[in-house]
Amino acid sequence: MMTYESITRKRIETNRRILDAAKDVFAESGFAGARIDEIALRAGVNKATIYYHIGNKKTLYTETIHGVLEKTVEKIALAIGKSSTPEEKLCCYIRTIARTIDDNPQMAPIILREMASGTHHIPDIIPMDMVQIIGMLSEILEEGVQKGVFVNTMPAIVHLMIIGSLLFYKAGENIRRQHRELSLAFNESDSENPSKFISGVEKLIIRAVAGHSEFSRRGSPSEQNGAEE
Amino acid sequence: MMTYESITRKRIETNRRILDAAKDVFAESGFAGARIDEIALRAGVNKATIYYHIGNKKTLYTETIHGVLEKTVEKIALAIGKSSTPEEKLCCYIRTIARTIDDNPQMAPIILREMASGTHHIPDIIPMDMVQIIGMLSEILEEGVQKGVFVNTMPAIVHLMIIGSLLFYKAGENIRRQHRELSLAFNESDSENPSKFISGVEKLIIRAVAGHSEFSRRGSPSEQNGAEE
Amino acid sequence: MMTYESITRKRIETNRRILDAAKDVFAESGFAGARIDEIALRAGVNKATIYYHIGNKKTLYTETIHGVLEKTVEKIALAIGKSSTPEEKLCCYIRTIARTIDDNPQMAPIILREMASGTHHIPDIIPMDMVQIIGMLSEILEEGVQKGVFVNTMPAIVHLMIIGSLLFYKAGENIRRQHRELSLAFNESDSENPSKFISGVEKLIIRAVAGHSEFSRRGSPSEQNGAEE
Amino acid sequence: MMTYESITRKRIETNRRILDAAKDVFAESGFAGARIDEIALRAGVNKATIYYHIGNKKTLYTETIHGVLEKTVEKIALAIGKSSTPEEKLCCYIRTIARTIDDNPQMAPIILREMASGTHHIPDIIPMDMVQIIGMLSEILEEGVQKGVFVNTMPAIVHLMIIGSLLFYKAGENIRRQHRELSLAFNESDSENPSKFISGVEKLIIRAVAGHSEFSRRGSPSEQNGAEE
DNA sequence: AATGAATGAGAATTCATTCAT
DNA sequence: TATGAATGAATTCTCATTCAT
Repeated sequence: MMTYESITRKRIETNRRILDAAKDVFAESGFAGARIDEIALRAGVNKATIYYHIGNKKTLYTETIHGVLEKTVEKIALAIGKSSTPEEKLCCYIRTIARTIDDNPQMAPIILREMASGTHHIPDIIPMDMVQIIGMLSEILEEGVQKGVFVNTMPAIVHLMIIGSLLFYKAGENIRRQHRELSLAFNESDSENPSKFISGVEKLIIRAVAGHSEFSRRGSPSEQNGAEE
Repeated sequence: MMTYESITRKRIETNRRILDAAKDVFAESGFAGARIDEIALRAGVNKATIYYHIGNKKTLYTETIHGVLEKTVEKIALAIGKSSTPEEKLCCYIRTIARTIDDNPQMAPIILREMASGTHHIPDIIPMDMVQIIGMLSEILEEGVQKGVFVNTMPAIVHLMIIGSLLFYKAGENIRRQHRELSLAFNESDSENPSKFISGVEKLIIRAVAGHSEFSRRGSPSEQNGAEE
Repeated sequence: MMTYESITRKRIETNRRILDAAKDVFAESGFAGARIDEIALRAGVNKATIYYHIGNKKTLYTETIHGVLEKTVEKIALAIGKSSTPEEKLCCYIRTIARTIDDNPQMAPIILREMASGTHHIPDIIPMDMVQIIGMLSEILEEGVQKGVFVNTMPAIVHLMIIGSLLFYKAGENIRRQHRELSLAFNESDSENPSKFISGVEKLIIRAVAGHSEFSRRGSPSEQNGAEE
Repeated sequence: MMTYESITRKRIETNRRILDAAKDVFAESGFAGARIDEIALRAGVNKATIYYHIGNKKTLYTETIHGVLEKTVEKIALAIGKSSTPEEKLCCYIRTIARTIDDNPQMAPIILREMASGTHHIPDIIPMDMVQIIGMLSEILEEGVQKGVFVNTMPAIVHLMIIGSLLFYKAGENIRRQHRELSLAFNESDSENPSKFISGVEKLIIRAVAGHSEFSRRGSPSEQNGAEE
């Protein structure tokens, strides 16, 4: 006879396996391309069990994505809290996002597709998660500007540069694995090392936002309506 | 009697309408989510006509994407050719990509999803197109390094930063339109102006790669194994 | 609770109904002409149920045909086993095939079409079934020759004569039903009686292969209502 | 400028090519399995040309089959006319049918399928052709009975034996080519030689219908390379 | 006389979801 | 709680046939 607790534990365990499998399949194939059959197969449960536990495909998708983003938000907040200077915080921000993306290979494709679809007709939770992540960067940059260590940039640009380069880098792994030519174009020998890539991003971003370069006073060589000052 | 020519013209015209409609639908819904019915409807042709002209969904997808990328490659090459200094070329590169992305609202979601899927099992043409685009940037950066105006960066990072921020910005338009909160997080008043955003990217990228800033000698505050020098 | 067993029984029952319906429809229309919709309708199941149980049209076809031939092989083997002399075995062989063809009105058209198509690209099971049937006749004829009661004939010819006449006779029923003229050409009054036809075939085949001219005057060892005199 | 005659000639030529291609394709795939596209391709004409010349698929099928059978009727009648005794006529009948079947590899599959389908919903011409062929045999057998050289058999049986064995033998060529096992079951070394097979059929049929047992020892009146002894 | 383009009416197959146990 | 069976509603793709030239 099962105790109440063991039943509950089993239920949680089944739920986890379903969401894990869903994460993989949605990452590989997107919402429309994912098959409930495939998710059930990988979760090792019957297809009907998914409906019993979750409800329907859309709900499954939402819960899956939210589960991924939620954890990321927590991790970044934690990491930033440990740093003191804006530069350190910025690096922490980049590195934590990078680590999370690297540890969760499903994140990159999922977010890329979410962006592509304009978060189609999915509940607000997912965009809300994204808002939080951007918000944390804005605070860091603002603090940097106030302390005089960062130039006054549009947080959106910086954020998109960071997220864009990291996500694309990660998503590109699969492509590079399949297409030798792309690897060569990327000069794989250098950039194939993830941590080297990440610190490269950190450095470039810091260079871009740091307050003391002479160049920033000269401005872009062509157009003068920049975002600066 | 100009039968032959008029037949050819008819075929080309129908083909164009199919590919145009396909571009829109694939951009909105991705490969798996797109419906041939919908494409036929928007193209104003019978569903079977698509099969008569193209063959099947996969081929239609490939031809559509290739059509989009091919033009981009041409435009960038043309724009770069008109510039002389590496800085100018880099700005041209960024601006041309930005313009193309802006003029072809289907590009951003399509490329984002292509990246996400790891170019699943699609013919090599599409990755080949991407290789060309990256290749052009690498040349610009190399020239800049040789002329002493750029620091020695990994082209991959720079490329991903540029492409990433531009694509995400564009793709984000749809999201921002739907989700007020995200707009605020992005401080829409500034960044909603595309040309302001683009020049912001240019400036940051130039700051990041430019050779003469003192900051670049100090490096990132945390790790020292950068990509530089 | 007999859940497991009742589920199994349900599956078997559904399977049987599908295969039965398929047998009819394939017999009437052949592989290309048969419609899955029609089979589902006659089986009283949803079209998708066929795919759930069987897989696809080709597999359904193969399983259907194999099911028909397999039973025939068993029946013939059983019938021959009960006889002792080669003449008896030969008559048993003919009569069992005839009965099977008569009881399974789907067999004649199915085999005819299989022959016509050269067993197109269907798994080896079907030709293998046919091989077994021919093999049994060869053994009978060989035994007859060794015992001196049969002349040395090519089994292939004898087999084709038997199978050919029986299948054509059966298949012809449909035609004769539709076309009065053919009935007259066949002198229906005599040959419309199947058992008369079958014993006629037996007698002629025995006459053709019998080694002693006396035998041919005695007639078939089992039934006496031959076609002769 | 084309003369009236050359236009007519061209039309006839096109018609012939269409019917020839149709014969092949219908033989290979049956009515339902045949594709107008494929016929047009093999005929070297545009698909629409077939509709312009013939009308529709059913008409094309009917004309094709009728063309095949019509010629056969003529040939058999001619051959029989040259013989005098019933035995000779019977052998001629068999041999002419065999030759026609052998020379027109499309006949066997086409007739087999026609039999299988019960001549579905096709105009009466085709069954009429068949009636004529059977009629000729009946006359031969009747004459033989009256002259005391044949026993009184059912013409239907004899006819089905002849047609059945010959058609199956021919149709079997394709199968035997594909399936080694069937070849062995047929003891190919003997029966692979068509003329040997045909004379074997003649001999067995004669043995089966011949009135005097002596005749059966003399063998077929024409060829001596039988299958016996 | 002939043909490339186009299409309507299917046909096979898929898939999220529900049902019965 | 969990599942094998079943299904309705698409969805991709096919094919005989027609149209315009």
